[in-house]
Amino acid sequence: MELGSLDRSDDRPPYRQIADQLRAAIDRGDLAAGDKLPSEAVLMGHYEVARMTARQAIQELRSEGRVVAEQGRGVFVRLPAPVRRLASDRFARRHRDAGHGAFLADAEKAGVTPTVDEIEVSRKPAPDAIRERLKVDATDEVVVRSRRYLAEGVPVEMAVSYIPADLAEGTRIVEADSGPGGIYARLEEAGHLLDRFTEEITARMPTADERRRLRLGPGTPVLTVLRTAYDTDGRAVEVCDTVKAALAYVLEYDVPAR
Amino acid sequence: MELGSLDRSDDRPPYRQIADQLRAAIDRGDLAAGDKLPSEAVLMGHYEVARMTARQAIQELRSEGRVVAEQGRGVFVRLPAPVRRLASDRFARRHRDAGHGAFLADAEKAGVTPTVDEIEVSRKPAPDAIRERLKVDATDEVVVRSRRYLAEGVPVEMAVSYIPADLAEGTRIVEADSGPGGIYARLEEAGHLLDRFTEEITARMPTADERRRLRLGPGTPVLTVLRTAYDTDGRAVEVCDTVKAALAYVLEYDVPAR
DNA sequence: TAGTGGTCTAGACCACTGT
DNA sequence: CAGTGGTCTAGACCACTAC
Repeated sequence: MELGSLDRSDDRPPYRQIADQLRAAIDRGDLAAGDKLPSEAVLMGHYEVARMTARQAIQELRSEGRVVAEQGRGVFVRLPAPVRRLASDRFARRHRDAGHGAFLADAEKAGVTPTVDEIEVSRKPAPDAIRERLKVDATDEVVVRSRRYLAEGVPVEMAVSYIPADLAEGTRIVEADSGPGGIYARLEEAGHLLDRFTEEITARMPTADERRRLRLGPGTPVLTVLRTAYDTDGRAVEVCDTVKAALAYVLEYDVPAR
Repeated sequence: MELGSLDRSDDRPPYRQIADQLRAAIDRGDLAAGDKLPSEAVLMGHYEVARMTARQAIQELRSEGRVVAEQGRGVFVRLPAPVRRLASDRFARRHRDAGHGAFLADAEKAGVTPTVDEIEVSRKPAPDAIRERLKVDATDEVVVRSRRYLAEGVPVEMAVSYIPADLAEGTRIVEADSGPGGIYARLEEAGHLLDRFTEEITARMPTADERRRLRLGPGTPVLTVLRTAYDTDGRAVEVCDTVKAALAYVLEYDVPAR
């Protein structure tokens, strides 16, 4: 590939000029997804800069999430992640009836092998944000179900569900395997017919723990979805806090114009 | 604040240990939002490392978006951004009737001063992603309306609307000021009563241009919303591509359980 | 003026990858 | 083994901020 040259009279520092040139090469398609960038040694020689300057240019692109460094191999233009489109009706009852939770149903429809691991069930007081939404008191305990979802063995999402203890007791919700159709199926069996959900979407950079458990590289944000489920009496029966690898998802919603 | 010490037998490199200790101090609340981190000189002295090692630790936190560096002043724990909650009914007709576009109505309700600038209107062939959604041919032109939204003078969102040329012609949609109620009011006046929208949500790191125009620091992702508006005949009459500073928004959706 | 972060140099040793 | 990126040192000069 063609590299430009440094302009010492440019107000941008050298590392920025190099980063800009590499970024432009990617945008032009001169460097395609999966292509290897010029090595640090090549950049040092071509631009006549010290190694740290070449590294800093590459660091820019890494923290923008545009390239991925692999030790001993090189730096590569990031490959587009396989994207999962999540429709807003993914928790509709008709999907549940088939005996699958939303993630499993979705993944199988898309032809990828879904896995769930790191399942943990506990009982504890609810955090503030959950208390507000479930309308429970500070003294009330909730059942907390935590798990991680993988597609083709790649972790893509972590989820924590909070269910008021009085609703979960005596059902398989408190067991590691919540049974066919998942939590929502159990709640409906217990007489809490689901009426609607609200979802609150945000995006941010991941915490250290999220980076590790979702195997996220630098420069990759997460999407969070905080879903509250209401039964036909208008009672909030579950809050589910999910953290997804942002590059692996598109969320779709259908909104009436009234 | 209390700093720990390095463990040379730890498998994590020194810069990582320092970053982890600073991150933990923030999580503990030992360093609160707005607080100044120990300077590079202090970190060098305390941990007995070279300057680049101290800098690398801070660089970690910067690219995670947890701290912000200000030349000549120091490095500070990022302040929480003022968050705008966007309800899924924000484009409902009843909000439009008041004579305001969604952004203006929203901002005024929240008590912040809204501004719109960088308004550009042009006519060109539609990009592929837009063509698919508007169901127009490659040869058809669309009217492209581009603008930037600011809250209290701070840029928070950029938006580009695409309207089939035959719908926009002869209306104020092709003028810089599209008039009271915005594009949607003009479309409904022209007989295209809006029925529903679909919104497709993604998150990613910003491009160089987006970083500049939204004044985004390192470690701050963007939320994108691709909204398609359908009239009561089921025809797609507009696609709006928005890029928002992710930390400034929560998107809310209401979903029926069917 | 002193303190801060921003940029750069010229080396060094290490761990990992592929041949 | 050579080539690659990962980490680190010990300096240097600069631009900006606050006093």
